[in-house]
Amino acid sequence: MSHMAYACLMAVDPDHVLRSAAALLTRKSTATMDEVAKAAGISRATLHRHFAGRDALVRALETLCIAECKAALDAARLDEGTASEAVRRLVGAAEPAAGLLAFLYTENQLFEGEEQNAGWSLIDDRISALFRRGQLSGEFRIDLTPAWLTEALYGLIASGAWMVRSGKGAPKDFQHMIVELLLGGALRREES
Amino acid sequence: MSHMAYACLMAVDPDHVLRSAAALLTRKSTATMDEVAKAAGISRATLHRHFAGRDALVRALETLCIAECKAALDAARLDEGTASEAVRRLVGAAEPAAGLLAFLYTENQLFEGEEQNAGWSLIDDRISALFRRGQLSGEFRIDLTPAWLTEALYGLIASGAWMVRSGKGAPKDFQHMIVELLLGGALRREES
DNA sequence: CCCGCATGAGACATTCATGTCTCATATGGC
DNA sequence: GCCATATGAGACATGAATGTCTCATGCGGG
Repeated sequence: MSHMAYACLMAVDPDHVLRSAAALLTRKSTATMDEVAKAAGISRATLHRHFAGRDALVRALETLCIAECKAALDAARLDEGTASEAVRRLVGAAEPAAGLLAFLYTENQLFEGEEQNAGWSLIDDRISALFRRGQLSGEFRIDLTPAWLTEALYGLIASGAWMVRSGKGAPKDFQHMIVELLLGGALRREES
Repeated sequence: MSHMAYACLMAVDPDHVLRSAAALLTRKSTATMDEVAKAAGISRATLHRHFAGRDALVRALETLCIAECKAALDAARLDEGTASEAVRRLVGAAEPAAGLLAFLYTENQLFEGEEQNAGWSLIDDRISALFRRGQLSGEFRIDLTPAWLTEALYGLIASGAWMVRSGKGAPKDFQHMIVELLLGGALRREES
């Protein structure tokens, strides 16, 4: 039942399982392995055959999210055009990963351990470099550090995902909400 | 040890327990009741006498946080001066509660239930009203809804608390980081 | 001085998620 | 058509955190 994606194959598609898990955990972050399995349309035993445990599952989701973020970074072509345009493209490209990002953002278990996935540093660095580029070009103010702008971007993406998920905001406004606030701020600008 | 508030009394100070729990859970959100008790310098049995369970403890922390937020709202005198100044005062006044706020922000268990503490709506309303006042006075742009600005403020406070806690930002920059980004944005302004 | 009461320590049962196992089944390739 | 293999279903053990209990202790008030 469930899906026809593997109608002619017995093997479970691990990617499909990950997507289902992401969609479920985004809504209910405390879901058990049983619920994750049901959401993916497989048995708990099979789920456990593919992912050794909940920890491994979350790690796999982390890897998936890192890959999606990297893809978003690539798709956004951060080096082209003004830094503002690049930020706008980045937020737009990151929207599909926003829910998963918000989930992992609150999964502080990932950061309490001794080692965290090195992939995040690479992503942080690329985003920080973008903000630094904007500062060097005189486009961005320099009293806000690139590290803070990066962290704030994460926070705003998580808040935006939360707004959309709770129905208090429309998905079509996601990019505009975040980019306008992050770049322009709440103050009304004189120069229209 | 710890406090002298009840040096001559046997009774445990529930407020002191809550403060300790907040300080611990802010650092390690997965701490057990045992760890919370040890952090407060009491036994698990006594902790359980005051707070029926972990759920009750989190609810009490929620109530405490709501009270602190209300106090911050009052102290910020949102109706006085420009909306910008009020926002600045609000963020400054909210800093002591930022850590606890960030913890509760990630405690999605609070929002998955059927009912959430009504206190939050009151706080949301007051903050939204502040942003709306700024919009009506022409101070804030109107293409960003008060609801989004409110949500973004929560997100930025959480991100700021995380920056400070991880050592990537100085506590003295907390207010400036958040207010400048929330109001002014990352773009450099022409009019200095 | 003695009683009351809150606490600390610890034992104990319970619950829940997890991890592991076996076995029957159905599919797909050969 | 047969066999290898992956799956589903379920039983089972495990571990951790929780909730509840009893009992001894120690301080403070009367």
